[in-house]
Amino acid sequence: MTTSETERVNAAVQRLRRAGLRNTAARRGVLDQLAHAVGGRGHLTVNELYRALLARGVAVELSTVHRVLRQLVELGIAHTVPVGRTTTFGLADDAHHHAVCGTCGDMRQLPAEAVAASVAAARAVGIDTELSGQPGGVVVYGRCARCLTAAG
Amino acid sequence: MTTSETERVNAAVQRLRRAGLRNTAARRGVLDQLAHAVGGRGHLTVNELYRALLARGVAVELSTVHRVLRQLVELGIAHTVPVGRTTTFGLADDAHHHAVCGTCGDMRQLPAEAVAASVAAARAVGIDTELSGQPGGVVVYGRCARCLTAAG
DNA sequence: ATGCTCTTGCCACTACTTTGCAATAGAACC
DNA sequence: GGTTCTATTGCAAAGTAGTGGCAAGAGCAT
Repeated sequence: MTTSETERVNAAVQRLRRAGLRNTAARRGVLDQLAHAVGGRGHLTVNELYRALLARGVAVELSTVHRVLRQLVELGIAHTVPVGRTTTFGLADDAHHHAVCGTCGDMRQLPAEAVAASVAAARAVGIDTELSGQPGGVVVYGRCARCLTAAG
Repeated sequence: MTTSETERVNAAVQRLRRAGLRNTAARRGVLDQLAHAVGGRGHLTVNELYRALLARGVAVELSTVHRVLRQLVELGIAHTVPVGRTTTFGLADDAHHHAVCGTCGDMRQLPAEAVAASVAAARAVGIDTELSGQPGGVVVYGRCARCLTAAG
């Protein structure tokens, strides 16, 4: 785990504490994994998170992972992107949006500038992404090059 | 059902026939409901569709509704927008994208021009929305005015 | 009307998520 | 360090969404 990952986890823990929530092994574990995942695919499913924690020796229940993630999302520390039948979770500490391959679930980040026009158009029809710190964001669903070729 | 709704349903049935699929009561029923829904919220969940069909006297199984919708999506006749834990379905016959309230599920349409920059940005990172006729599109998740006020 | 085969109903099953309750473990305070 | 208060977790059970197999039934070309 790099210094920057540690810092991001610590910052998230501070926010938890400020919200009156305790610094538990389950929460730190989930945050560690999320911070670590940002290098790669960026987002993880609940199950991936769960298995990664077990593999690292963090004894935790699947239902607890669900509960922890729900809280992180409510606090705006994590955000979600629905992919297929499940939901993926990522740290929300820098403002970014997502492009997802609907076939394999692969995900890329999009900078805020790139989606500004979509956000503005949504606001114009009464859907606001930015107020309220509540979960929100732009998701572009498409197909990655590999899946395009595979499908012909 | 207005004339235009009938036309849209007929057009969809033609596409089904061309794909070698039969014109069955279940499929027509689902298409009718989808065409009808466009006036209002625009998209329906599988359950809403199912109940609406039963209410209209179309005897159909829930699993059949799932199967029909999957086919419609594969053929590009319908498209999906994930909302919360489920998926909503709408007719895809005019190119539009979506802005969704993550709290109440209310949905608005966004014209293709409004999201063009997001689509381009996604393509730049290797996610293509337009090729392949496969399901895809831009979804802006946010909060509608009513839910923003309700949440404070 | 006949026959071929696509579709559906029925039902069991998987995957994902939520919830209630008792036991446990943070953290504030002494 | 020990005590106390209550948030948090484990456990187990149930709820919700979606899938798959197979035999009976329904389109449609002829």
